[in-house]
Amino acid sequence: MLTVSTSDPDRSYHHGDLRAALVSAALDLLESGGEAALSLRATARACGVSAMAPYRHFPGKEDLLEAVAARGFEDLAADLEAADAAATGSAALAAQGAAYVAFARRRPALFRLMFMRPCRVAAKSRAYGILERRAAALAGPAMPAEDLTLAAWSLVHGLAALILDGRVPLEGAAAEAAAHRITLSFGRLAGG
Amino acid sequence: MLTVSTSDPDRSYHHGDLRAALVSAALDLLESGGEAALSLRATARACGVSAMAPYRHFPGKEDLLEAVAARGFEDLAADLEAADAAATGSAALAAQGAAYVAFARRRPALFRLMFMRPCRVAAKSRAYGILERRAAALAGPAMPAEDLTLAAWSLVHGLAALILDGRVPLEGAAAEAAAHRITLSFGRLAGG
DNA sequence: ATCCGATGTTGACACCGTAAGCATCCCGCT
DNA sequence: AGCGGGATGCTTACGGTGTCAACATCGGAT
Repeated sequence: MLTVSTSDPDRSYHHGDLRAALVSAALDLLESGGEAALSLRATARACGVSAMAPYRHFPGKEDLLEAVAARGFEDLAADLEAADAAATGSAALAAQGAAYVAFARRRPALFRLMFMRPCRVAAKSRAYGILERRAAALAGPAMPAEDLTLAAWSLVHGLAALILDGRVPLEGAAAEAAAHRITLSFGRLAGG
Repeated sequence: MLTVSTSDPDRSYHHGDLRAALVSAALDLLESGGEAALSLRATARACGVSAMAPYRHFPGKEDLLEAVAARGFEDLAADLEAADAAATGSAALAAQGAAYVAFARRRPALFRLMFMRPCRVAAKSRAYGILERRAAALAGPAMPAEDLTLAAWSLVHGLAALILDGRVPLEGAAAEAAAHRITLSFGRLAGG
């Protein structure tokens, strides 16, 4: 029987599922206090364990961050899937673009953690597949499918990054609206 | 007479132009050892001054980084200007796109410092103006000039960011080539 | 010649990531 | 049932970092 299922898990020596707890706590710290607030020690503190405990579950800080980013990719993929399912054709691409930007704006620190950091493996995320499928479906004579996918992703990713960095004077709903408009135009132009 | 112009500036108590020296040293550290190597203390060390000396010229670390980023923006603007001048029409836009990606690939840590960090002022850089002028000149009926500018910037910026993060399987010259191809297609589609 | 502001120094503090070694607990074996 | 070992967590320690406070030194204006 695992310690986690006893009456008072906090009392027990073993945590039960520290690994998952660490990821959640790190995510909370990140989203509440920004990247600066996300320290390994603070994460351990939030879980009520010692500073060294996380090392039993992650080789180092970077690996914990990667786990947090992985969760972020799942959430992003879910958002994109929902947006894509609500429309068809170029409208679906536009919906994905708006959802992408909305995600970045809603969870800026997480978005930064996910993308703005050297990543060791070039693993294509599920989110990529969703966008790829839609973009490839739109491919026309103007642009080969592969380029179209890359261009569409670059477009929404760049837009999200620029908005997030405040390099573009788009606030609030105007950001998502611009993302929708531009992605839609692009889809029509490149696809048909 | 400034200390810097004496025969042996290193000997003098005052540095001469510590501010500029700090920015240069920080840039060197950044480009040689990545963001992790760029510490305020290491920068001071590289200039042969104490750890606290930089505080006479910058309120804090963040402000030094901003000065480094500002220099990066100047270099980027120069690259874009040169690329733009070497062609006309959509070819010039494509050249800018390739130059943008090439800059990011040639100086990844600097590019990251410039863009992948919350910036306090939404000041439009000179680089933005260069791209804006070219994009606006291409504007046609398919897309208003403002959207076209934003889309073009987003496209190249997103492409650069994705390539830099290894999220796209483009290595070496293929990266610049893809940037050129995609930007060119986009310019033709959206402009004319 | 003198004084003062600009510049640089030393020392200290809290925090961080992480390496080594020890303590405790749970599970499977006999 | 008892026990031994592996998984998990703890304590201590070290070097590094950003930054505050107080002090030292220089060079130009008076």
